Order: sequence, then C-alpha cells, then structure tokens
Amino acid sequence: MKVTKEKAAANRAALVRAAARLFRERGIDGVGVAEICKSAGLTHGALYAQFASKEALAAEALAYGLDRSFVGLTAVKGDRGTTLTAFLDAYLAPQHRDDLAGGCPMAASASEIARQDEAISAQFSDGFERIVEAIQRMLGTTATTASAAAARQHALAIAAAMIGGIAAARAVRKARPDLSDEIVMAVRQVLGEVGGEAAIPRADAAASTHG
Amino acid sequence: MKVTKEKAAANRAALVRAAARLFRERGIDGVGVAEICKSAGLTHGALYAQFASKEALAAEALAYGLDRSFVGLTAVKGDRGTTLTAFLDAYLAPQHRDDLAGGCPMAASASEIARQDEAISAQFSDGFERIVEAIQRMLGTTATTASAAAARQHALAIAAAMIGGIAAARAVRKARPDLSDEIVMAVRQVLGEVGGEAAIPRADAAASTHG
DNA sequence: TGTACATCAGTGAACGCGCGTTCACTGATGTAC
DNA sequence: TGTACATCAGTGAACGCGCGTTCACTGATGTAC
Repeated sequence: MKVTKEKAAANRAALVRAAARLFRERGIDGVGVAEICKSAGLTHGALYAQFASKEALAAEALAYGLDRSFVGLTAVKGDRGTTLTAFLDAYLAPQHRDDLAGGCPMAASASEIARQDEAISAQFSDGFERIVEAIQRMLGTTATTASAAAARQHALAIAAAMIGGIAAARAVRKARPDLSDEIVMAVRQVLGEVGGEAAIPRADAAASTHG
Repeated sequence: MKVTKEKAAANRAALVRAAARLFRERGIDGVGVAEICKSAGLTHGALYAQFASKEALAAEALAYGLDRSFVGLTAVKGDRGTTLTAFLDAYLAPQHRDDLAGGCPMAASASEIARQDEAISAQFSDGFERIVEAIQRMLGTTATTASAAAARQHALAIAAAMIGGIAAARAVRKARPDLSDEIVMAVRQVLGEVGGEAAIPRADAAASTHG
C-alpha cells in the first residue's frame, strides 16, 4: 500500500532513529533488521524501500547519533556557549556511561567501527574531527597551550581519553562498579587539568560556568 | 578417537590462541565457532569437549590476550624494567594500531565488552586494573604527581586515553589515515606530558630509556 | 610385560533458529487529462 | 472539480545461509589386573 510522502519520510526517520539507538545499545552485529523495523513500527521488508542494505542504514544511523549526542551539541553551542568544564562534566558523567542507547556513538561503538567499511569510518572520522575542533575552540578561551598546534594536539588527546574513559567505564561496570565510577571521575579530573582548569577549581568553575 | 592428555591440552591451548586472535580481529559476534576450531585444526564439535560455550571460550581468550599483550608485559617487566616513555612508545605506535589481532584486547574490544556478561567484564577489569597499577608504578619513578591518590588518578586517565587513542585511530583509519596517524602521535605526546616527561624530551628520553 | 576394557577427546551429521535480502503483490497516493 | 491510472512504500512469504549447540559414534589412550 502506497503512503503519503510525509508518512514515508517519517517512516524513514523512525528507522534511522531506532537503528541509532539499537546499534549503540547492542552493536551492529547484535541487532537484526527485523527488530529495527519492528521498533520503527514497520515490517522487515520495508527497510529495503528506503536503504540499500543494513550497512547503509548503519552509516546513516551513526551520522544521526553523532548529530544528536555530544558531537552535535558542540556544533550548536560550541563556539562560546560551552566551556570545557561544562563539556567534560556532561560527557564524563555516570549518567552518560549508563545511557548506552542515547549517548555518544563514538564511545558506544569505537572498537567495532574499526571493523566496518569505509563509509562508516568516514562518519566516525567526521564526528571525531568535529568534536576535536570544538574542544580546541574551548581550549582557546582557557588555554595553557600556547600555539594552535599544541592546542589541537591536546584536543585530540582529550577526545581520545573521553571516548576511552566512557568505553572502559562501561566495560568494567558489571564486574567492578566501584572501578567504573573511579575511571569516570579520574578521567574527568585529569582532562580538566590537561585543558587548563585550575588544580582545585570545582566550586569556582561550577559557579562561573553553569546557569 | 581419544587423544593423549598432552595433545588434548595442546588442542585446548590452540583453541584459546585462535579465538584470542580472531575475536580481536573481527569481534566476538563476528566469528563463528566453526572458524575458530578450523583455525585450531579441529572440527567444530570439538570445542564443547573443552568449553561449556562460546562465551566461556571468549572469557578465556580475553584473559589469554591480556596476558600476552601489553598488560602481561607490564607484569613481567613493569616494576623497574619499563619506563613510562618506553611503554607509551610501544602502545601508542602505528604498529600496534595496525596489529588488531595481536594487540591489546582492551583497545580491540572495549566497546563490545560493555555488552557481554559479567565473566568477560571481570577479565577486562582485571586487565585494566593491572595496567593502571603498572602505570602508577612507572609514574612513581618519574612523577610530577605528589600523592599516591593523584598518581592513581593520573594512571587511570592515561590507561583510558591509551585505549581510546588506539580505538579511535583504528576507527578513522579507513577514511582518514592522516587523522589516524595524528591521533596516535598526539595521544603519545600529551600522555608523556601528563606522566611527567619533559616538554621536549624525545631524544634524551629515548637515549636514556632504550637498550 | 601382556591382555582386556573403560574412558573420553574428537568427528561429523543433524537440530532449530534467526540472519540479510528478494520478490510478487497490495492499495492508497498523486498525477494526467 | 471529477475520473482514470501509473506509481511505489510497505507487506509478508520465501530464499539460502551460517549460527551455536547436541549427540551417536569412533578408536586410541591409559588403566586394571
């Protein structure tokens, strides 16, 4: 049965949204197309009217997830609205660690994306580059780093540590919840130092940054 | 056909070794038991004489991979034999990034381990804890960090950044090999700074550390 | 040391199952007149 | 505005396939005597 253009576009968007959540939560290999379609309120055959393959859907779902999580937020608010302190507080938080389905797709899927095709690598690269540039801009305002090259270097390392910190905190969580909390807090603290936060800044920084 | 105890033990070890390599290379969901057994020179049914399930094999393969890669190396040589400089040079290297099957299982599988059961989380936790303690010992000898608590905090952040750095470098590699190299070098450099390496130490550090 | 036999690691066919994808069909949409 | 009909998003059965696991069987091992 044919459907209005609007309804078809909404169905396509529902597929991408469902895929973005399910792929983060259980991995690309861990979710079947039938479940994605069901979650979007469609039957499994419908997917192929909108996407060439599960892989094509995965690439689009990754792009969607990047735009809707921390990466997209920095693009909207990054230049002046977000400080490094507020950004690190939001990313390196237990709430983010516990929100696999809605959190940063880079943290959720970093190691499995290494095994996917170039289209998916390109989406990841784009998201990573955007977050690095946003961090570099944040460093600019508070920086201890003198040159732009040094700021970029620090931004790259901070982005890698954020992703690794959340991924590691999730990996140890079932067996060692104490260690998981410790990782989140330690990475938060040390990256603040790397980014030029004062050694004991939390009360001041929170007051001057939030609200 | 029955087989000598020695041969049975060797077959079991071959299964673990093959699984450790294949799981890192293609993910736990990405490899079937038939391929693991074939790679170990056995038929697929043989696995269940040695392991309760694929999952049990995965836990043992993870433990094996941790012992045989960087984590195990620090246990053998860590206390005095390895400096932070040498350790970071080895871990944050293009050779490690390109050796998915033989490299650190935490970098290879961090994000998918968050989705596995507690036994696998426990193995990851154990490996992570060991590498953090090794880094903390390395920091002890060169430290800018005064207290033990600060040293542990830094060690946790360094470990997370190492894992995230290699995972991100692999994820962007197909689409952006230039960015991949840049990530590896930037994380290497910044973690050296965090660990107390001098600002422009490479020549000196290399001379005093290696050989 | 030689013989009889229980053990059990490994074989390979078979199990049910869910996978990604295809395809003939449906029927409301939306265009042409 | 009203009618005829081509379009095509979505349906659901079916495709071949590989998955993890089971199981009856094999036959060399290694133990008991």
